[in-house]
Amino acid sequence: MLKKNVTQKDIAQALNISRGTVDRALHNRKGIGEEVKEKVLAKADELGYSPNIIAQFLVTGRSVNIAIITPGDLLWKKVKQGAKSFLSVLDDRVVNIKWHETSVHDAVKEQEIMKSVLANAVDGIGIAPADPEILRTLIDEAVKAGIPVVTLNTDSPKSRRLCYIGQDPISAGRIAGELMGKFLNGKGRVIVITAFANVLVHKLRIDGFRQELETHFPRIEIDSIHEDHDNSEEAYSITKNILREKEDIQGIYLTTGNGPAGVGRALKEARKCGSIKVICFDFFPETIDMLKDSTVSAVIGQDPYSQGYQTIKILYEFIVDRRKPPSDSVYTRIDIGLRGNIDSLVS
Amino acid sequence: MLKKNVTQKDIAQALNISRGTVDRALHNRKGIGEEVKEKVLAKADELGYSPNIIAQFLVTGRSVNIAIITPGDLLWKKVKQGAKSFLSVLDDRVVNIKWHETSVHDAVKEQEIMKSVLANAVDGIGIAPADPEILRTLIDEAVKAGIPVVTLNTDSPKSRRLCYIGQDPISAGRIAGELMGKFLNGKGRVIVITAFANVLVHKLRIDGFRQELETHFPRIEIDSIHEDHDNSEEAYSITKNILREKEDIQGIYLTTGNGPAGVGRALKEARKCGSIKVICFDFFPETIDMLKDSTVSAVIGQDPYSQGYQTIKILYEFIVDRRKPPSDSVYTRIDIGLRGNIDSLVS
DNA sequence: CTGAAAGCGCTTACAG
DNA sequence: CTGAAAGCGCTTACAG
Repeated sequence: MLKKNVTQKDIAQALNISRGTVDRALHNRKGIGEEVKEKVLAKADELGYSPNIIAQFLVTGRSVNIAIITPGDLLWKKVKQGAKSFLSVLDDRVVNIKWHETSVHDAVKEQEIMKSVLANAVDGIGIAPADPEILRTLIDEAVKAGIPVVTLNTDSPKSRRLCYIGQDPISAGRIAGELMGKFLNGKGRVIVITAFANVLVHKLRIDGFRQELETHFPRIEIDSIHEDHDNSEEAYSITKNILREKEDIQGIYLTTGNGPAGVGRALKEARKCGSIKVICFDFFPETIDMLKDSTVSAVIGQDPYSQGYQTIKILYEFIVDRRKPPSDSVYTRIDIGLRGNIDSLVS
Repeated sequence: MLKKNVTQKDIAQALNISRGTVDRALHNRKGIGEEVKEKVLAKADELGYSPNIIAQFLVTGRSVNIAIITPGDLLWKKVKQGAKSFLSVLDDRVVNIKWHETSVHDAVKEQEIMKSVLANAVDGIGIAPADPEILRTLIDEAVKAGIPVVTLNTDSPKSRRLCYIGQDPISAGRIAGELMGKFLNGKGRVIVITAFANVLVHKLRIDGFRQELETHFPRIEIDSIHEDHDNSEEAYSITKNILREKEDIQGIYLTTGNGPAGVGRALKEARKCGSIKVICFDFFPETIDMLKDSTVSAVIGQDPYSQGYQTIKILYEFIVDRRKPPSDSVYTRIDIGLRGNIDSLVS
């Protein structure tokens, strides 16, 4: 079975021409006669030639340089793992990834980093925009300069980015609604706690939730929507007040990553753990702990690993051979974490 | 930032010795003086040398040949995708994967294939044993001959396989129990339908389910356990009988992949869809359809993609540099598919 | 034990 | 437009 691979040399010998000419024909390079080219292509086809990528790498010494700009929180670690895994056995001689860390919601810092990245030579950029509008100009600037940009985790929809890679926030909201509906067996009264009601991703996570309830669980009612400004303390006092004032609340839906800790504390103090169903986002350690002690009923994850993997894959394929992503929005898995499977999802 | 990579040539020049000698020192090859070797290693360290894998690939022409033996059902497609994705930009000149298809439960055919694979030269084998005991001898034989074997999807625990890659069936059963408990709000009566009660994986999926209920939902009772012999028709009549004889059944837990279709038909005829909670395994098209029309409440997936990916990764690393897998059992994700997120899990 | 040289499959100046 | 040759970084017979 050791069928030797066909090489350019084989084609050259079969045709009695030079290897350089074969290469030129194969790659559509300038300065080659139409007839020779035809002959080479035909022979290549006949012999079943396919280029040896390894050799190409070696001789071109090509290295794709990609800059990733994201907040440095815990999701990031997983994103990084995923990005690296794209390389598998290769090393950074082939794809070089440079990580730049911003703070959450810090659009100013993000702009600075983006500018400095543009000043240096990069072949592609992945960024999680803190603010879709503020970053838009810089993204478009990069694209105009021929540097592809993908948004990951958060989007800047109106920009000229190659694509968005991350969760579909409406579907994520819907699944939260489905979980709530199924846990409450189709009946009850719930509240929603969001970070900032005017931030798009939060708005959509609420829209999806509402849609799902209206369509499939009409007897579940949304009592009220609250903002905790991504602050655990605020989430705590909101929950505390609700528990005191309203006795009929059976579920809490949080669209914010920092909220669960505060909500959990309030529930524990009121000894309501488990009897009130809590559904929230992102596999942070504190949240996982609460899932395990049943303070939280379900956590929805957004598969940061694939976000990293896809970012590199899509940028690489576009940079190397202009291949377009399969879609304008590449949605990652919506994971459902319960007490019993959460470890298998975060390992 | 274009810091040129350090090569063997650089080390040779710095030390005024030949490149062959540098290579010998770096790779611990025979026939080299102790002092020279020390010097080379020290200099390599000083200059920050790291080998160029690309060049190594090219010159050695090394190709790792891996045979995968699995049933050819639908899970398989995903396994294949995952396996291929390990290569990323590389092609089969580096890792060559040969697929061999058996039928489910056909241990005889599997043995034949395994024998023919052993007769040819392969560097590693991945297999999903239909029967853990029957295959054991052949697995051990391969390992004795120096060919590493991993089991994927199903295990042969007593064999000398390198490791098992797949779902942890106890955890999978537990999560089914958790879902049932949460959907029934901790109270009710359920039945279990399994394929063959004496097949290990099914036994463990039931054990886990039972454990979870006993620990966290003591007021949910298992009414009875039935065998459908992986046959949709049997599942149908079992369900039909149950629905007629017992009015208080509120949940059905299936450990078998072919059962859901039959159960669903019986439920539809009895107009009990949705009111009886059905929890089952594996993202087959029919099952997904029933999830979407709410005949089935939740489906548990075993991440076949990672099973493929990990199989190649672990075999490759062992073959190329004797690296052992992280654990004797590499457990893949336990996915929970509901109506709203199932598409994101199977795409 | 060490060196000089060929070669893996490709690309790319450099001649002509 | 085409060819001859060098070279990417490594490994491996072959001499000595």
